[in-house]
Amino acid sequence: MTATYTISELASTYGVSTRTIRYYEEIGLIKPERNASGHRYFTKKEKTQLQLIFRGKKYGFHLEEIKEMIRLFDEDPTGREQLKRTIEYGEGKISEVTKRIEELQAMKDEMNHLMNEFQKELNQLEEE
Amino acid sequence: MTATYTISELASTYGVSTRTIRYYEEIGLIKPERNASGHRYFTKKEKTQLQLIFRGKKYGFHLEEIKEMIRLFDEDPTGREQLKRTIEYGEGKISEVTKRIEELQAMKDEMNHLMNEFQKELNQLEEE
DNA sequence: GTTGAACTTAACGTTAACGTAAATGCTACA
DNA sequence: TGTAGCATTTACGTTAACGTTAAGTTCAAC
Repeated sequence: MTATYTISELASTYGVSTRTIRYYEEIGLIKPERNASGHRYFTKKEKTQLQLIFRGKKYGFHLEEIKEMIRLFDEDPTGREQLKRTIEYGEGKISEVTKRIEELQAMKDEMNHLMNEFQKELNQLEEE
Repeated sequence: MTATYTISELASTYGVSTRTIRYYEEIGLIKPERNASGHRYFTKKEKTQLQLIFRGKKYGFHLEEIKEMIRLFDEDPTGREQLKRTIEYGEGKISEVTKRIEELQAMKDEMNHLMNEFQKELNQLEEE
C-alpha cells in the first residue's frame, strides 16, 4: 500500500500551485523522493509536513520558523542531550503559541465588546 | 491635557521605525494631523489604531485586512442599516478570529503531545 | 543666529513567498 | 506509437511591507 502522490495531486488537494510545493523543497522544508527519471513522488510523510506548513502559515509563522518546527517534529532525537535540547526548544515554541492564543483572545473580547455596544445602539433604534 | 506625540516618540514606544509609521499613513491606515509647518502629530486616537495594527500583524492579518478592522472600530455607524451591516461584518471578523484561536489551540495540543512523548523517552533514559 | 537633531518628501532598494514563461523531458492511453 | 498532458529546471517578474539614501526644512537649545 503506502500510497504515493504526484506534485499536482497534492497541489490540488491543498489548493496551492505546484510552484509553491517546489518552492518548499527549494528552501528545504520538504525533501520528496524522486523516481528514476527525476519526477518527485510524495508519501504520507510529506503530506503531514505540508499540513504543518499550511497550518503554521495561517498562524502567521514565517517559513523559516516553520522549518524549525518541521525539524522538531521530524528528527526523533535519541540521546539524552539531544532529547533535552529538543524538549527545551519545544517548550519555547509552545509558550509562543500560548501567547498568541491569549492575545488573539484579548482581541476577540475587544471586538465582542464593541459589537455589544453596536447591538445596544441598534436595539435603542428598533424599540422606539 | 490631550497629549500629543511626535512620530519618533511613537516609533520608539512601539519599537518600529518612523518609516513604518509613515508607511501606514501612506496606505491609509492612520491619518495623523499636521501642525502649521507640516509635521505630523499623533493623539490618543492614532495610538489606539497603531496598537490595533501591531496586534493584528502579530496574528497574521494583512495590512489590508487590518484597514477594514480599523474602519470598523473607527466609524461609529449611526443609522439602522449601517449599524446592521457593521454588526454583521464584525461578527464575521469575530468568527475568523475564533477559528484561528481554535486552530492554534489544536496546534498547541499536538506540540504538547509530542513533547510528552519526548519527556517519556527522556525519563526512560534517566531512570536506568 | 547658528548648529545639530528631528522633521519632511521622493524615490529607489530589499526580502519573502511565490507567479509566470520558456525550453525540454516523461507517461498514459486510444 | 503518437500525442496530450503531465513532469522537470532555469530564470526573470511580482507584491507586500517596509529599509535606505538623498536633499531639503524646521525646531530646540545655546
